[in-house]
Amino acid sequence: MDTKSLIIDIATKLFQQKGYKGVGLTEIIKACDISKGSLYHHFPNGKEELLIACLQYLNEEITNDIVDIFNRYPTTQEATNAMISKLIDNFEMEGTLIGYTFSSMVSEMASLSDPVRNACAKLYTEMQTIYYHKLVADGFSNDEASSTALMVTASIEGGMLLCLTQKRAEPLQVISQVLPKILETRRFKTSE
Amino acid sequence: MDTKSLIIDIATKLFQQKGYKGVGLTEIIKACDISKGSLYHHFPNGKEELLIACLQYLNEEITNDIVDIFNRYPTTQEATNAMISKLIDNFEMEGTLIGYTFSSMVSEMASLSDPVRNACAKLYTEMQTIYYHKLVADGFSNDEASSTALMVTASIEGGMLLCLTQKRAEPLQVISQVLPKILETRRFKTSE
DNA sequence: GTCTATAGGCAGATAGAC
DNA sequence: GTCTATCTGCCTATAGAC
Repeated sequence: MDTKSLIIDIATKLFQQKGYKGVGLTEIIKACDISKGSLYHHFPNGKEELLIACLQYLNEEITNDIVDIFNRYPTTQEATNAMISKLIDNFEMEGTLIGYTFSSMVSEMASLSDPVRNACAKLYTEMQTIYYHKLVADGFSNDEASSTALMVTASIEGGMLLCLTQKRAEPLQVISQVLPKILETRRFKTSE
Repeated sequence: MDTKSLIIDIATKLFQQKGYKGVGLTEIIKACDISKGSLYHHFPNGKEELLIACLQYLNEEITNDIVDIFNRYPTTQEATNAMISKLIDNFEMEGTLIGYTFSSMVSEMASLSDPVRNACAKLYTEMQTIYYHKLVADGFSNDEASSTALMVTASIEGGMLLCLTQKRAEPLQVISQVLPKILETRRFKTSE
């Protein structure tokens, strides 16, 4: 792996765990085992440029991952269940929620930097778009699919915050159980 | 208002807007028009002690406010609607979501400080308890009330993050429209 | 492309006068 | 209880050798 990719990979995890301001460049270069000069060679505009690169990288990682899961399950309900299960497994193994969250970057930087805010907005939008298409395929109207996709995104993001405060995966498990109430297709199923 | 209350009041707003690491002590004392020595007289253990005091203050403010709203409306559905409306009004007037959110403190500090994490956890728990009791009064079973209260908390918290990234109040409006799907009393329960 | 060395500023925190 | 002055250390960022 080339140095630039290595920096992005490690910095992304650190930013997710500790937030943007919570991670210093010194910590990043130590974790990468490189020098400060090397970092600034790849990101001449400094830390914020690195953060945006991380958010773009995260965007691809997350959307690829979700698309992959959504292709493997017939309905949105089953797909979101599988997705949350994966999040929980990750949380219980790693101890941190480095999966699909970037809430620390949002809440810290949204009011301070428009480029960062826009990168975060784009990521949320792409996640919702995936949910949206699956919901339309499930038989939802466009309006209902759109609002439901937003609700899924918000509740999972909020659920991650609850998991972080409690150091337990239970909140996400509960959300996984409640989500079917809004994901149930509003038409009669042909089987059963 | 005494100096200590003034510091807590102003620091709380700043922490909510910019996050814990995003606000310096210098910024706080300038906004309060006091000196650093005065701040350290009231909070001898420094910034983290101040943050926890802010979270406790926020706890009282938020729970009082929510209890007040919940007493004025007959059902959970109407009460949450009114609560979200108030959040949105605040957001559109002030430009920032300093209402019931402290997500920046959670996501920044949860992995770094247990006292802070616990203060945040307590706040979330108290909010959910208010929802829980109202839902039980609505006729929900204890289990359903508990999981629904968690879902309401998570979706509103996540909705605020979406509002912050988009600089628009629409996400919270949509959530307000979708929430009835899980808040409808199941008194005309359909067999599954 | 990677390194070392360092600049310049601001962070949180402290000491002691009044 | 509030002030000014100051300390130490970390922060981002830069310069220039190899």
